[in-house]
Amino acid sequence: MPELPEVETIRRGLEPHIVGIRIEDVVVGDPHVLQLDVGSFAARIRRQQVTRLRRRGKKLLIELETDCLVVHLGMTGQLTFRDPRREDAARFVRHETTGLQRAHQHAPDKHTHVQFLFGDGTSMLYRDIRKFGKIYLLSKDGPELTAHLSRLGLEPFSDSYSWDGFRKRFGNRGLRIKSLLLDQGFVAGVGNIYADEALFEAGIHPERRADKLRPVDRRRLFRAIPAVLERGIQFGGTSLRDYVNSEGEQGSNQEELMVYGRAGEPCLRCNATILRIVVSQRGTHYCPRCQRPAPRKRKK
DNA sequence: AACCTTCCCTGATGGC
DNA sequence: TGCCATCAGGGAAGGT
Repeated sequence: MPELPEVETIRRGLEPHIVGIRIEDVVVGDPHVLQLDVGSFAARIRRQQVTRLRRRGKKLLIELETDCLVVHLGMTGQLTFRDPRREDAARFVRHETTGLQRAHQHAPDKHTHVQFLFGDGTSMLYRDIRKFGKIYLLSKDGPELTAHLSRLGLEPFSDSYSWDGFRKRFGNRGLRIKSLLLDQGFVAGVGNIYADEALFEAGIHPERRADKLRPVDRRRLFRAIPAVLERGIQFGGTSLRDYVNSEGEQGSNQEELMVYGRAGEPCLRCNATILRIVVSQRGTHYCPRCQRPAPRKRKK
C-alpha cells in the first residue's frame, strides 16, 4: 500500500522522465478512477507540459502548465513510466519470499485504467487492481486544490513538522494512538505499515488512548515517524503486495520491517513473539514486551 | 463533535 | 476452467 515513502520513491523515479515533457493524449480504460468525465479530462490535459512533480502526504502532484494532476494511489495503485525502447516483461512472476505478485514494465492490461501518452512514444501508466485510487485534475491556483491539500496535516521532512506543531495537532483526543496515526489530518503520509513501525520505534502500544500518552511518549513518536519514513525511502519503499516504483520494480523495505507482517515471529529487539490485533479495522502488529499497554505504574 | 463501522474493489488462499 | 467464504485496507460516508 503506497504510503509516503512509496509515493516519494515514485515521485523521484518519474521526475527525470516526465518533467518538461508534453502530454499528447490520454487513453482511459475505466473512468472510475477519474474525478472528471473522460471528455473534459482529456480535453483539458491534452497538449499541457509537465512542469514539476511534488508530493504532499500520500498524494503525488503532477503540475502542468495550468492544471495540477493529483494522483492518490489508494491501496493498489501503480504509476509507472513506460519506454518502448525498453523490453516489457513477458508476464508476472512470483516474489521468492512473499509468494506475491510482482510486475515489471509491461504493456497495458485490464487493470491499466489511464495512459498518459507523450510525443516521443513513451507513456505514463496508471494501473490499479482494486480501484481505490483516484486521479483529480484541478486548476493549479484555484481554491479546489488549496482545499484539497489543506485537509492534510503535518508534512514530515518539511518546516511544518515541528515539535510545537506536532503537540498542537496531537490535541487531547481520546481515540487510540494507532487510529490517530492513520488520520491524514494529523501527520500526512503515514499509513498502516509505517504507523505500526513508528509505534514500535517509539515503544508505544497501538491501543493506548492518545490523550493518555505522556509527553515523553509523544516526543518519541514525534521522532519515530520521520525515522521510519526515511528508512522506507532509503530502501525504495515497502513491497508486500502490489507496490512497485516508477520502473515497475519492487522496493526492499519489507526486509527491514520490525513488526508489520511479522506476527508469530520473534521481536528483533527482545525476542518476544510479535502479536497481531485489529485496530480501526486495520491489521496491527506490535511487540507485547517492547510496547506495553500502559506506562508502568510507580510504586508508592 | 468525536469516534467507530461499513463499504467500495479484486486477487490470493484454503476448505470442502 | 470447481465453488464459495474470507482476508487485505485508504478513506469517504453513514451511524451512534
